[in-house]
Amino acid sequence: MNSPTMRSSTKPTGLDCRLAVLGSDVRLTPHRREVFDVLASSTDHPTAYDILDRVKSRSPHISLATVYNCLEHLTTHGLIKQVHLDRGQSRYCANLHEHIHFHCETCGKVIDAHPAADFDPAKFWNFPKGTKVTRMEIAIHGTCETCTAKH
Amino acid sequence: MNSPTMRSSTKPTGLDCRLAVLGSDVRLTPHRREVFDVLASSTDHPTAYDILDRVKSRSPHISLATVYNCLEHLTTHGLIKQVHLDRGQSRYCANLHEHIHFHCETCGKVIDAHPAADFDPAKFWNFPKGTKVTRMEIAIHGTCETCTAKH
DNA sequence: ATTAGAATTAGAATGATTCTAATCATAGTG
DNA sequence: CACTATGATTAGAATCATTCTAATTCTAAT
Repeated sequence: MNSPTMRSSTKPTGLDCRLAVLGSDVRLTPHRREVFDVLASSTDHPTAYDILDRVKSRSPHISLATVYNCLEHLTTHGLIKQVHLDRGQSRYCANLHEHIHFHCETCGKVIDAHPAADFDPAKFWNFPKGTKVTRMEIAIHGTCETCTAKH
Repeated sequence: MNSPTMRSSTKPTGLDCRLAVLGSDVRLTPHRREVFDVLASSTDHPTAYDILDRVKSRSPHISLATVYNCLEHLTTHGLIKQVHLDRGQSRYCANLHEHIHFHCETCGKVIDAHPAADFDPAKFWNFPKGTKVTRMEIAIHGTCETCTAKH
């Protein structure tokens, strides 16, 4: 679990709690924190609607627009990752380690898979000299071990 | 270029031209063939709208719905591939070789990259025993060599 | 010729996401 | 402590790609 550490340089009075992550400075309002907390305690890659449902148990008045705003904010500041599977609804995850997603086409579940230590994309796909890689999005589709076992 | 070979077992009278691809039997109507031809002669991963524009020069009355139908048909029969980049519009390509996509975030271009001969996904991401992989969708985002050179 | 089964069509419907405009809250300033 | 600028939040409208619907047309096999 990636729990960014609390910053003390700016006094955190009222809503102005901040997290220092990857060098950037993120202002965490109560809603943003709730959205982040929901995600940090989820391993199922929820959609914006899923997150809305879960956050509602603490903040019944939160709106879908706010959830989208929070997710956008958290994503652009590197606190969470947006996950895409084909053209389905965006999903989100708080696992910031380099990883890919396995999608079971039978039960629909999405699980993280972490690369071997020596994994280097440029080594396996010959990009022209000078190509700069900033981001990889890798989705593997198939049947998970549980569904395979069920035959 | 992958040009599936014409089949002669069923006499191809009128519209009933067929292509034998990967063991399945695909009926190619004129629209389907035009969509396929447009795609086979494109290397820029056009969207459904791009394809509509290009096919219109030959069939001015073709509709977007038909383009979508044709693309769907060709995709499910394995003649073309649907490409997803984040949640953007679906793109299509006729390159059936195992490959991934590089997306330049500066100029927007999408290029194919082919894996090294010894590439094996299961080797780099530790999936649980029994996991079956049927499909991989890999997108690498960054800056292409042209845009990098332009500084 | 007739018929059954597809293909094609225009336009409506859907569904995820983004935008808009208004309201509210906070932090910093005098 | 008021005041103000900035940003957060909201409901609902708008957008956009895609899918669906229902009607029409085409084709291939009787």
